[in-house]
Amino acid sequence: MPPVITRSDTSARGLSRGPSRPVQVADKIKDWVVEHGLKRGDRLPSEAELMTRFGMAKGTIREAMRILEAQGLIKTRTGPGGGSFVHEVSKERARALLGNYFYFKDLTIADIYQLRSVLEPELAASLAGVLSDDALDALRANIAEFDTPAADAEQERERHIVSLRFHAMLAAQSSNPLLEFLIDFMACMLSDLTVYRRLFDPPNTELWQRGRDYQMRLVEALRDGDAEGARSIMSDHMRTAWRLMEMQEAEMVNRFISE
Amino acid sequence: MPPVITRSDTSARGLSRGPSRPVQVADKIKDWVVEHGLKRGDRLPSEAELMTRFGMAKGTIREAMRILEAQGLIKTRTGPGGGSFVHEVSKERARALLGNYFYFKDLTIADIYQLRSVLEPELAASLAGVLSDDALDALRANIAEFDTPAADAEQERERHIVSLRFHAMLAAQSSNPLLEFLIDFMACMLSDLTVYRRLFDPPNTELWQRGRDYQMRLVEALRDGDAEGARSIMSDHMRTAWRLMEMQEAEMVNRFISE
DNA sequence: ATCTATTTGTACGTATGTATT
DNA sequence: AAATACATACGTACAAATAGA
Repeated sequence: MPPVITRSDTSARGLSRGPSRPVQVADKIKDWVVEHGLKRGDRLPSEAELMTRFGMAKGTIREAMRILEAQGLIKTRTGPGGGSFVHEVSKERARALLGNYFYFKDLTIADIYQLRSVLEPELAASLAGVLSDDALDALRANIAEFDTPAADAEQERERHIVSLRFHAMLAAQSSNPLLEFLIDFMACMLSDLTVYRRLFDPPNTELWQRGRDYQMRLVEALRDGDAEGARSIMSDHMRTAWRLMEMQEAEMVNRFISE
Repeated sequence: MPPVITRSDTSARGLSRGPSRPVQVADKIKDWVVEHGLKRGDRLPSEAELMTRFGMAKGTIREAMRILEAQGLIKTRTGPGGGSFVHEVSKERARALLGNYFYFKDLTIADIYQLRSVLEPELAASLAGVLSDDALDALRANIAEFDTPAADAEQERERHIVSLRFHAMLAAQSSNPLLEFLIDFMACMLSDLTVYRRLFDPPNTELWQRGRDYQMRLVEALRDGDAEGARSIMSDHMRTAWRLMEMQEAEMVNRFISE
């Protein structure tokens, strides 16, 4: 299964003839990496080597390296034995990069919950009966973190963030990297970018109690390997959470995310 | 709703004290952009201005600009009136950036179809009764593009790619940017990265016929505003498509994606 | 602990390319 | 056609970090 490359930017680029040199060099370096089958942790040639190999000046090479670094593909260290190293794109970086895409689109709470309400149940169902005792205990500990309803909207927000971590923990157990990433991404977007308009309203303790109840029942369904039960509990849970957000008139704020 | 910024890389960073200068500068420039409320198309200060403003040399500024460019946040033009301009991150770039994240994870066909099988039906349901006649016609035209079953596995692949475009067209109609992006992302991953192991096997014409049938019925359900009908048709469609992929022993290949 | 070698990081000056007027 | 304004690229020099002797 030899890795292949797709070259860059064949799309229209204004009136210019093509990508700038650093971008071209960055592409060539990617080629070189894949051709030589470099794995993560492997060292790339030094700046000096790259200069002679590609016949480019130092600045150009460095700009190319910054491009690869910005994409999360390499990390660079100084000193002897230093240099640039192939690096697996981190989840955090991928999150930030994707988050920037949505900077200009105005994503709403409803948009995210539309996805959550189908993805979270699917995740729950797929995890039924496969979690270790440790994982189940960690989930229980998360639920126990707060046993009283929130006193004000700010505490409500705290509770919500802890609850989102519950979902991130679940996602981390998935064997599906795409599903894991998305659940995690949505949870982060919600905890980073959500503000509550009704800051002084009394939180709805009844809905909170139900959300907590859902989570507890979910953990037991997961333990028992009851996939369809887990799916339906999570589905109800999402509906409740969504409603709670609506009651708080929660909104997303516009942000740049820089890893 | 004043935009805010999250600063970069508070995470552990080896032994070093912090991000390199260009990264810091890139962050500061992001700050500057958001503070001044620059919108897409707006011009950033020239290199010379940035040099004095941040007290950095040209090379450092340029590396910072390459970082922003690699993330798709700016585009740069030469010439008078040229410079760097705020640029909405394109869908293509976001796709490529996210695709790189999965370069090291080994995503399987099953992973993607697990998501498709819940997201596509949700998309279908949400589009029922809201599509224009033009949009419906475009979908019908896509279905009509091939009216005969594939003769060999290579044609089977062509059919599959056209069918994936059908789903991308649907996604483009969604008012949910996140849902749209994801459907599109998965369709691209499948059409770019899929290879068929059973290249010489006769394609299954019966399954193909059923898939085609699903699409036609789906379009009419969408026209009639039958959300639940559309959802269930799409759900069946996904199951069939998944099975088809399994019969072809389809696999994902490992690739770098450079926009 | 100090020096030394290695490699990236920063700075600056100059020349070239490119598009607008 | 020429002048202008900007990015692009090069070369060199030196600073900073780090591993090893």
